[in-house]
Amino acid sequence: MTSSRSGSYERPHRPAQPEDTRAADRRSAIRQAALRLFAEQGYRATTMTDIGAAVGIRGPSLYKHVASKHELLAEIMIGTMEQLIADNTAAVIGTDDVREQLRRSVEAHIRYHARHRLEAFVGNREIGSLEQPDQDRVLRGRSDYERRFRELIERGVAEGTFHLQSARIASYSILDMGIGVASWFHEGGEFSVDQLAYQYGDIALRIVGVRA
Amino acid sequence: MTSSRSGSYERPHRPAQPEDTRAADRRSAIRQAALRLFAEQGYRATTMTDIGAAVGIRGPSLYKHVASKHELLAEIMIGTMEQLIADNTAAVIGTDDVREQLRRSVEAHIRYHARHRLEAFVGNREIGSLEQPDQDRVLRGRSDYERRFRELIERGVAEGTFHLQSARIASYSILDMGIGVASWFHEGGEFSVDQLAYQYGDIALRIVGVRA
DNA sequence: CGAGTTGGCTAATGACCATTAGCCATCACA
DNA sequence: TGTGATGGCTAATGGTCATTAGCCAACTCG
Repeated sequence: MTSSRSGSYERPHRPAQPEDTRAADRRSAIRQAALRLFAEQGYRATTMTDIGAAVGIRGPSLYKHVASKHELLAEIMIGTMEQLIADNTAAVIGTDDVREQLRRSVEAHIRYHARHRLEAFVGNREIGSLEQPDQDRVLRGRSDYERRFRELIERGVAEGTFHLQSARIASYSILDMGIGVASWFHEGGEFSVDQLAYQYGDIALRIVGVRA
Repeated sequence: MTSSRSGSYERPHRPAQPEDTRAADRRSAIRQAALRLFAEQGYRATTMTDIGAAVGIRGPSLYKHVASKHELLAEIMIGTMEQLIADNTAAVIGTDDVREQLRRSVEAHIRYHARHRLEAFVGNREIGSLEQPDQDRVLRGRSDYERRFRELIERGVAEGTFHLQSARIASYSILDMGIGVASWFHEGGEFSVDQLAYQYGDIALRIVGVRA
C-alpha cells in the first residue's frame, strides 16, 4: 500500500536505555550465542549466519559488534584459561595444609567445569582452531595450570602427606576428570555443583593416597 | 623430447604384488593418513586434497578407493567404539573377583587410549561431526561401555569390596582419566604403555576405596 | 529540526571444498 | 597382442562461507 520502498525488516532500534548498556547487551548476547553454537556444532561448523540468527540479525550485521568470528573464539578460550588460573590462585590462599590446598584446588576446578561447562568444553575441543599467537598463549596457560597441581602434589609427597607413584600422572588424572565433567554435567541432574565438587575433592585425595 | 603428450604425473602403477594386497595397502594408507589429519586438524578442517597429498595422489583420486570423506570418519569412530567394547569383554573373563575385573578393565581402557591415541582422540572430539545413524550408533556404544564400568563398581559396593559415594561419578572419573591419556600420551615419554596401565589401575582401585 | 552516528540490511567478493565427469596410461590376462 | 579393469589425472559442478561495500532508517544530540 503506502510506499514501503525496499527492505522490509522490522524495528532496528529501541530507545529507553542508557546508550552503552544496549550496545554492551547485544555484544554479550552475541558472545553467548556464539558460545552455545560453538559448543553444539563446533567452531568451524558454526557460521556467522547461525550466530546472527540466534540473536535475531543477519550474519554481516555482526560485524558492527565484533571484529571477526575468530575474535569470538579467542575471547572464550583466553577468558576460560585465565579464569581457571585466577580461581586456582584464590583457592589456595588462606591455608598452608597441602591436603586442604588440594581439596580446594580440585573443588574450584570442578566447579568451573560444571558451572561454565560450555566455555570449558569449547576451551578444550577448539584449541586447534585457534590461530597464533592465541593458541600458544592458551597452551602456556594450560601448562602453567597443570604445573600448579603437579607441584602441589609433589610438595605433599615430599612432606610425607601424599603417597603415590607419579605426581604427573596424578595431576593429569585429576585434571582430566574435571575436563570430563564439562562433557556430561547438566544442571538439574543427579548432583548439584556443590555435591559434585565435594565428591571430586574426595576422589582427588584418594588418588594422592590420603586416607579418609 | 619424445612425445610426453599431456599430463606429466609419475608412475601410476607398480606390478609385483598380489592384486588385492596393493589395493588394500593403499586403502589402508589412506585411512591412516585421514586418521592423522583428522587428529591434527579436525575433521572439518581436513580436505580431501590434504588426505590425497599425504598418500601422494590428488583429492579426487581418493574416490577410487573410498566412498566419501564421511565414510573415513565413520570407520574410525565405529571401529574405535567396537574395539573398546571388545577389549573390555576380553578383559573381564577369567576371574570373578571384582577388584581384578576392575583392574583389568581399567588397564584395557588405558592401553587402548595410549596405543591408539589418535583413534581415541578423534573418536572423542568428532562425535558431533558424525551424521546419523552413525552418531546414534556410536553414542549407544559409549553408553553401553560406561554402563559396564558403573555396574561393575555397583557390584563391588554391594559386595562390600568397594566403598564410595556414587558409582556413576566413579565410573565417569575413571573413564575420563583414560580419555585424557589420549590427549597427552606419546611413545618414548616418561612412561611405557604398561607402566601407565598399571598406575591407572592403582588409581582406579583407590578411587573405589580399595586399600593397597 | 537537522546532521552525524549507529546498527540494521542486501548484494558482492573471493575463497575454498566435496564430489562428479570424463579422459587416459598401465596392467593383467586371454 | 589386444581388451577390459584399475587407478591415476584435470576440469567442472554446485555449494558454502567469512568478510566487505554500500545503502538506509531511526535515533541522538546540538
